[in-house]
Amino acid sequence: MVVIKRNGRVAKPSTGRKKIEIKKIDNKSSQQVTFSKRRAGLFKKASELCILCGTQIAIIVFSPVHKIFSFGHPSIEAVINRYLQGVNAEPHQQNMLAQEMESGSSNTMDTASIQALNQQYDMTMKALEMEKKRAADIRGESGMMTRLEFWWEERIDEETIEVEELEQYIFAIEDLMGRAAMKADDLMMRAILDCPFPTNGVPQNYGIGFGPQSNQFL
Amino acid sequence: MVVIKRNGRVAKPSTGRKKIEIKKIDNKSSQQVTFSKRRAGLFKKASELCILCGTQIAIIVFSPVHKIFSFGHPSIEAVINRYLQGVNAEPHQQNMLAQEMESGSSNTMDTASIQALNQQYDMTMKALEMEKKRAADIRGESGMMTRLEFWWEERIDEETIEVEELEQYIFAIEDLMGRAAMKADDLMMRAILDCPFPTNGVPQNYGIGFGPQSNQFL
DNA sequence: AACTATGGATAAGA
DNA sequence: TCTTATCCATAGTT
Repeated sequence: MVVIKRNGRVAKPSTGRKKIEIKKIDNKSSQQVTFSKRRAGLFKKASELCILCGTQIAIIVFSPVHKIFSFGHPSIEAVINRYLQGVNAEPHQQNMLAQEMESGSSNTMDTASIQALNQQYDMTMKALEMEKKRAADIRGESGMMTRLEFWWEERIDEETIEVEELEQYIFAIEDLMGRAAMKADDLMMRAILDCPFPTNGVPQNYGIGFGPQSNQFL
Repeated sequence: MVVIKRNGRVAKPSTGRKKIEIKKIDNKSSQQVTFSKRRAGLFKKASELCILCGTQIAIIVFSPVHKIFSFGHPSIEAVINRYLQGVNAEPHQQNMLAQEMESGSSNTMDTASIQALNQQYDMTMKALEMEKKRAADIRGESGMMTRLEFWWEERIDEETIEVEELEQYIFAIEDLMGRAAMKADDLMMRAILDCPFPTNGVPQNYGIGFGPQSNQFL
């Protein structure tokens, strides 16, 4: 059957959308495509609902690769806070939150974040020692791990976090702190500085104040 | 003009949906109707996204009459907790954790360790995100909106080895922390439930396959 | 609320 | 990616 479209072109037999079953998409790349499309659609719907009905909405999405996306009107923090504390939160708690948010946007943040990372590193080291002691008490030793493509590719298949895994975790943290995590602070600062989207006065419907996780420090 | 529909019925001339402008609805009752329809639609979209792509999503909505609706998979608290840990990796919180650990109680120590691991995990995810963004920025150079319809749309850039390694690392940590994260989520949930504002009741919560709504929030 | 026609979201294919 | 054809969400009406 040949279908003539409004504009006179001949339509191709059968390309286009088809119905899909709602179940997990196994193919990674098409899953990624679907995720991107539907996340955009979801946020658009949310922004429309905000505008149409004057509602406050917060959406947090962790992508299949654990990237964080968020939507918030008037802001994620405001909505979450209201959710956690209730509609009529006590003033002092609101002030606390405000202070925390302010410190997040200050120019001392890079230092603070590095300190935070260092503290986390220290805490993880302590956790490792703890775990070592406990594991020694419980079982004394454990078997070798299977070699995989990357040295940290290990499966946890027991209730207990094994010492070897925690040790590797420590190495991973060291490595990460050396190569990437520290750098993240600079990147964050840069992202803040040349952020192309203002938080106020966005001309379009869509600039209500949502976006990837990084702009929450604005 | 008489139109015969697929099912053989004769369509009525022209009733049905029309396009609406996205702006605040003044009429209260139609606003309420629109809110109900669109909120249901939003949650449905979210649940589909959860299933299709295996994502974690939390949605909080305050209705025009201040009812609260929420959607969460696997649970609202779990997702919010992960989000907040990413956001609030600030010295204040770090010090609290450090103090907890120094107190020496093994029970507290366990909790602190788990939370420290969780925080490191989220920090790492953030670093990964920043690294991805940086790679995309270097490559995309000229402008964020060049070929993206919306500024928040994801830029996918898989070309950097560093990013891929970080992704693998993330997966490894996720596996490592599978159970610990759950425990931390539960702890956080209990903390949330301790929220000292009984007049506000319990927020309405929707999981996947969310059910009918009844609210005490008004 | 239930229905129906439309507009917009989106799965596939290019 | 971009396009296209479908399917679904939903505005308006009963």
